[in-house]
Amino acid sequence: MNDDPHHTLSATSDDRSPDLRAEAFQGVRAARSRELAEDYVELIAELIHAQGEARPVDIATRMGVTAPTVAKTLDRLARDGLITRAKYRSIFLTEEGRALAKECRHRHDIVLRFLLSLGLDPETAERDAEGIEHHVSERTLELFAAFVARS
Amino acid sequence: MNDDPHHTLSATSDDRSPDLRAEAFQGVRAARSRELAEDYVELIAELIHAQGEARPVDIATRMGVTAPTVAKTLDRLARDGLITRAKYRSIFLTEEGRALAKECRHRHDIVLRFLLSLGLDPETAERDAEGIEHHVSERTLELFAAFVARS
DNA sequence: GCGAAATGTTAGCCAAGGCTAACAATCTGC
DNA sequence: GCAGATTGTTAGCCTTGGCTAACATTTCGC
Ligand SMILES: [Mn+2]
Ligand SMILES: [Mn+2]
Ligand SMILES: [Mn+2]
Ligand SMILES: [Mn+2]
Repeated sequence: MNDDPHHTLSATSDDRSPDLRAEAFQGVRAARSRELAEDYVELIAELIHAQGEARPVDIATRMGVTAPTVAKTLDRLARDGLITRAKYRSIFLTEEGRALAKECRHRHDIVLRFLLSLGLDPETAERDAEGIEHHVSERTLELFAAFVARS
Repeated sequence: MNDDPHHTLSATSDDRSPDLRAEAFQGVRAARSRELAEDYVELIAELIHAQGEARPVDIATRMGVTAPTVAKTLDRLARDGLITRAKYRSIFLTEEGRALAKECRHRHDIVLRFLLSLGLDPETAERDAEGIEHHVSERTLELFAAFVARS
């Protein structure tokens, strides 16, 4: 099964042009640069929904980083127009931040449900989804959603 | 379809403990810190196989970064025992680097074939695989492989 | 075998994203 | 309503991974 009788079975070759490959890596780097903001706004939205407010201390606990790290990251998110922030007050999402959070939660959900549909245990599914979600194209997401719906 | 008649349909809740969630994010950060080394050794192995040697200029072209960026990254890989390197000479993998490259190529292949099996077009599959491969657990990889074999 | 082209290195800059130490503000319990 | 606990901020340090500019070495063409 999935034996390839002709040109050696491995999918290893990769005959794409150097430029095409470079574009792929550039895309991955771009996605990586968005990861942190995506996870933060998603978490902030969830905290606001569940606790009524998003406090830095709760973000720090759930992200597994220290409070100063959260503070600096929040400053960058504010600079980038995703949140608003006042000294010693809890965090609010901007319109843009809310839109991003919604999109991210949607992506996270689909990836998670897809992994669960495949038969993965819930804890591993959550862990893998947390990383994979940022690297799934729109087309792939649609295929994942279709698979979940079908199963 | 995928309507959940009881507790509101979203998979959004996420009732995991803060600590468990923190561990997931810490795992993702750890994976992210390995990404670059993985892509480099995989590419170096492939260049050695295809061209007979791995030259910085070819790495730079395919990674889509400048030559000094490659040089600095190669220095870190050498420091970490994955490659050996002499001034103005091409790059060699250490035993450890070769082992990592093999593992990464294997993972890359399975993720790629899985996405293709799902029905994704080859170019998008390559792009997504390049990012996803670093965030797939052993269990998930097995499920992907099983799906490829079954289809 | 020499000059030009290609390749590689070094220095130095920058932003992101981690951390600890020290301090400031707020909140809570009594 | 105050003391102590909790929470938040600031300053400063570090590594990673990008970049450009300048220079060094190697390779190629003839
Ligand atoms: Mn995530
Ligand atoms: Mn997420
Ligand atoms: Mn990759
Ligand atoms: Mn790869």
